[in-house]
Amino acid sequence: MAVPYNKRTHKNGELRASHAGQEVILVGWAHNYRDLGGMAFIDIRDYSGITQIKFNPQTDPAAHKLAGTVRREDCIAIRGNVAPRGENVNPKIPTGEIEVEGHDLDVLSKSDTPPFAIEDDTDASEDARLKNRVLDLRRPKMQEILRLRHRLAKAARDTFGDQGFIEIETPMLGKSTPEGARDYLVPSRVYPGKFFALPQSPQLYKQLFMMAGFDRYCQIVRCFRDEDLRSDRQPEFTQIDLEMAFVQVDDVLEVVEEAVVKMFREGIGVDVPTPFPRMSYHEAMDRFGIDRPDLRFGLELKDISTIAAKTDFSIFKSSLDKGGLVKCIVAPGGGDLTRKVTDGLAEEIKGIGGGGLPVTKVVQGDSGVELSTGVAKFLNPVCEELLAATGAKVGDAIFFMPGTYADVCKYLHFVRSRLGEIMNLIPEDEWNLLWVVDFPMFEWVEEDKRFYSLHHPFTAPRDEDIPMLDTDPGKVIAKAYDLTLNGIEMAGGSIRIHSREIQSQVFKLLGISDEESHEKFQFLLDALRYGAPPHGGIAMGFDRWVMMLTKCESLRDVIAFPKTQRAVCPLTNAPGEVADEQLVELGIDKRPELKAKK
RNA sequence: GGGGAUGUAGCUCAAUUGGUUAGAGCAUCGGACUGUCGAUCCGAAGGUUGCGAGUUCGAGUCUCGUCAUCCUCGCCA
Repeated sequence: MAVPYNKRTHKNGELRASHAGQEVILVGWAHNYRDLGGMAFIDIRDYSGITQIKFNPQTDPAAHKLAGTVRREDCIAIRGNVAPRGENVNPKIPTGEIEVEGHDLDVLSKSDTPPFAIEDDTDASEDARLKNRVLDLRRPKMQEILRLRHRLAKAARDTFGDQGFIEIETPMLGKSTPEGARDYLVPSRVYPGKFFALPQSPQLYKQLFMMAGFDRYCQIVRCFRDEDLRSDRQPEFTQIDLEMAFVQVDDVLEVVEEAVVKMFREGIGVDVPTPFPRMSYHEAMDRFGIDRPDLRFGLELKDISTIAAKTDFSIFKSSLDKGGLVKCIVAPGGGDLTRKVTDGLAEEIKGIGGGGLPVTKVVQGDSGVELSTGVAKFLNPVCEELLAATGAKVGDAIFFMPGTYADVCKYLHFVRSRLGEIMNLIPEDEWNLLWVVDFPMFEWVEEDKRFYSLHHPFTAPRDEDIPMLDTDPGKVIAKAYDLTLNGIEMAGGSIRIHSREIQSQVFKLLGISDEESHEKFQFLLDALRYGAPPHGGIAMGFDRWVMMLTKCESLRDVIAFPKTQRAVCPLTNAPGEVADEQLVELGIDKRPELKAKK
């Protein structure tokens, strides 16, 4: 019998013993059915939960008969009365103390047999889930993730709105700029051969808002980067983007902290303390080998170059002779690590381009504390000094890495992370928020014989470093900052250049010619001529925030319709072919195909 | 672009050194059953072992190529 599905009285996770006797109308999907021949049960599910419906052939023969045909994922509506379960309470579900005696049942839509069960602990592969994303998203866990995503967005909007930020949209069809990631291009029909670029971020537009007199701008905005994917990188992703005028670094960090606090509270009910600690880029690199250190565990890097110089270990010596250094990590209790583990680590280091991973263990010998195994024979002569410098004790292992500063950082950061995992040193429920500040302005790339911006070309140098733009650009520190959470970069921003002269100077330093800067950035340079206010901002990687707060391991789990690692949509099979007429209209040749035909 | 892992029923997996008709659980279909809730019991159906070559008397298994998915290096101002 038809049930007025638009008059739903409750959601399926809501009914309790206190509702006993009430007539209710429920809608949702058939989660499971149990037909005992006489008595039949259907579990009806929506995002809020599951309620058991009972069909009795004596009291409701029509509904009972129809119930026998209901299968998993049929879309159904029922009308019935809430009844206490008496002896048959099901403690496993929140609605388990009641059931609904189904008087009317309406099958609104039959379902094919679903390819996998709609439940939280699904064993379906990610591939299967993404190809059947609609069913996957019905799973309560996915429902909660996307609903939490909404709460985070709302928390950010509310906070920034309360603080006088206004949301203004920026164009999706923009201009390709030099530097940075590869652009997604959109052909112009009106100007064949010319292309729009989808924004990598609304960077310049938001700076123009500041120059236009909008004090405070924010936007939850889609960004696009045509680079290879990772579990934490998608080609299109969402930023919480903001920009403020008349501010210094601290002002930006403060408003972000307020939003982050609210996101934690509204999202997962956790209170994080403010202010978040800060660490300079150089300190982070020296102590952890990475500009986004995870401070939930120790295993810091120690420079032992001067001690290494006293040994006869050739790989230490050759590294030092080349102007490199030797650093190490002490793994407390690492003496228990098996040969298999330490050899495995060395192999992994080789896998990412390193030469190996010298290791030794601190033991109690006959004549005192000494080094044993691995490269011990080279290091025992400096054992005492080494232990004093590193604080290593009996039972510890020491991992060494010689090489250039950059290589040592890269490989020891890797070792540190892996050891943290292997030795179970990473606390699960800790939220380690950290501002990393004082980034260098530029990075010299030897292969290209030129400087690149570490952040982006619009980042302002520290005032006191401006003179060094001429003399020693590599030493200039930027007013840039990143926010990291448990070793993941969650936000990045800077105070921007608001002087036309300094902006031109930076372009020159980056090898951007007058001609090119004129072509690409004239609008910015022009805007800087009319009283541009000092300004700065930040962009938060929104998908990553959702990923972290839901403890998901992949961005794909927090985006409704994500791309695979090969940057295709497994649901729609985008990107796809287009009609030749479309290409002709756009003035585009499919040259590889044309060549292949010839 | 480089390296690695995986690919067998709708789903998750198994299949000894290469050896008979490729199995199991769940799901599905039919039957039984009035208190189930991962229902149970009886029965059935379900396979181009990703695809293509090759080696072999014989290939899910070995080799080569290719495709897909994931991880990773490069890349990601």
